[in-house]
Amino acid sequence: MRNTVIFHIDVNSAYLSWEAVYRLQHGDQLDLRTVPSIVGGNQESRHGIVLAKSIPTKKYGIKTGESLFEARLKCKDLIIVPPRYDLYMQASSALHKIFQEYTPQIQRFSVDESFLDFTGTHKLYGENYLEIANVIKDRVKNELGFTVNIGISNNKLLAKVASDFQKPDNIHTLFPWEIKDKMWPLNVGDLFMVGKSTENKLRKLGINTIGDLANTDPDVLKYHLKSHGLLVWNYANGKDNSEVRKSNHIAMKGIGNSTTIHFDVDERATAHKFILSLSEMVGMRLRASENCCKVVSVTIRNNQFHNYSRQNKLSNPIDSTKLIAQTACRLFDEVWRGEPIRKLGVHVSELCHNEYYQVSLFEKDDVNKLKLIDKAVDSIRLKHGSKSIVRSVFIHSDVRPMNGGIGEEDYPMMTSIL
DNA sequence: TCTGGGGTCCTAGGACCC
DNA sequence: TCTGGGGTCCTAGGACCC
Repeated sequence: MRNTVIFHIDVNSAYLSWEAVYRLQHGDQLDLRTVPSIVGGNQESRHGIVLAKSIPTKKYGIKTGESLFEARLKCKDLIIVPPRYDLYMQASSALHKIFQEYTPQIQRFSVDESFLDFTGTHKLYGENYLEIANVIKDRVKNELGFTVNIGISNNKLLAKVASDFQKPDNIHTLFPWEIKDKMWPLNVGDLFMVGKSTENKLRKLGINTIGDLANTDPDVLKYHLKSHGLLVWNYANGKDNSEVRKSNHIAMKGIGNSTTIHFDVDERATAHKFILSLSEMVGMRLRASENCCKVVSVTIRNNQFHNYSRQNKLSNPIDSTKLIAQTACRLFDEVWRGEPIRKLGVHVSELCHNEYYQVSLFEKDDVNKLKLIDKAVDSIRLKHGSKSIVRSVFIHSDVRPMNGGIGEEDYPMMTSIL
């Protein structure tokens, strides 16, 4: 039997730490990590939420994702700094480079979290995994200036739970024989995949700790929570057999782009412009992944914060920006209830490799011509930036020609590294 | 100007077919 | 003349993660 060993490595307060390190390196005296501080979005453009927080911020009850308005009420001396996504990409890449020196089996779970599989490396490193973890942790701290937590176990779930134990700059193990002491006393909401809704349901059943969950009859959980009940029951018992998958082997399931608009849109024509600008990025990423899509969907958030959507399966897979935008606009017209719009999104799914692309004889547009145009535009934008070539409809418009994501400027796309 | 953006997976209901 | 019912596909919405 294989002796599986998994590390889960998590950057402590990632965005905030990276911001703090950058500022220290550029002459700032204050280390943001030592004071109540957060990375926060832009309130003027209605992106004002907490993206990351320092550890001293926690005792004020400020939570990631809440509005800056609320965060300020909780702590009046709070330091708020804007995000710098290009910096975070660089930090993430530098971290990944260090990991690669220790094992090729790495799954980048997000910009600041990775699973490392050390199974079968005992001939290289011996069995002393704590020592390897210490070397990695200290190298990151000394060479890159920020700290990580490392969780060690023999599956991904337990490693991930372990890395969430006391922070920062710590290594924890959570092997099966430690579950009862280290994991079962925790609140059930601390378990991976137990969010707010699941936690509420579990508490109504009298399940308050992970241990309570582990010792509940799985049939009861299945009755109340369907398949998700069995999933979290397995997790509570430390059971997980998912593999560390090298990320570039994971097939992308869908590509989406959405944006909260800095004003409420109440005209169809304006909405269509935003949908086109969102489709530009979706189309470009779809083509870059060498895929076509079979499903296009549009999502609307109105000014009452109600979300609704409409999707369509297409008879022919597409990858052209124009066709994606056309479809999305048609769906928008079918579903929009006429109220002021806060946010719009375009999403494509059911991807298939574009070599299987079949041109319908009945399509109105000359698909091959569209393909050539998209290809030319993509290569110009790749070379000279996203603003180098712009659809004329945007010229005398306050709608940006490419919209959504983090693309305030020409930042690399978040997901392109994953 | 209180409430972002990128994903994955699951479920329920209706249409449709045999 | 009370009444089928399994299977698949499509769509809308929600829960969860970072």
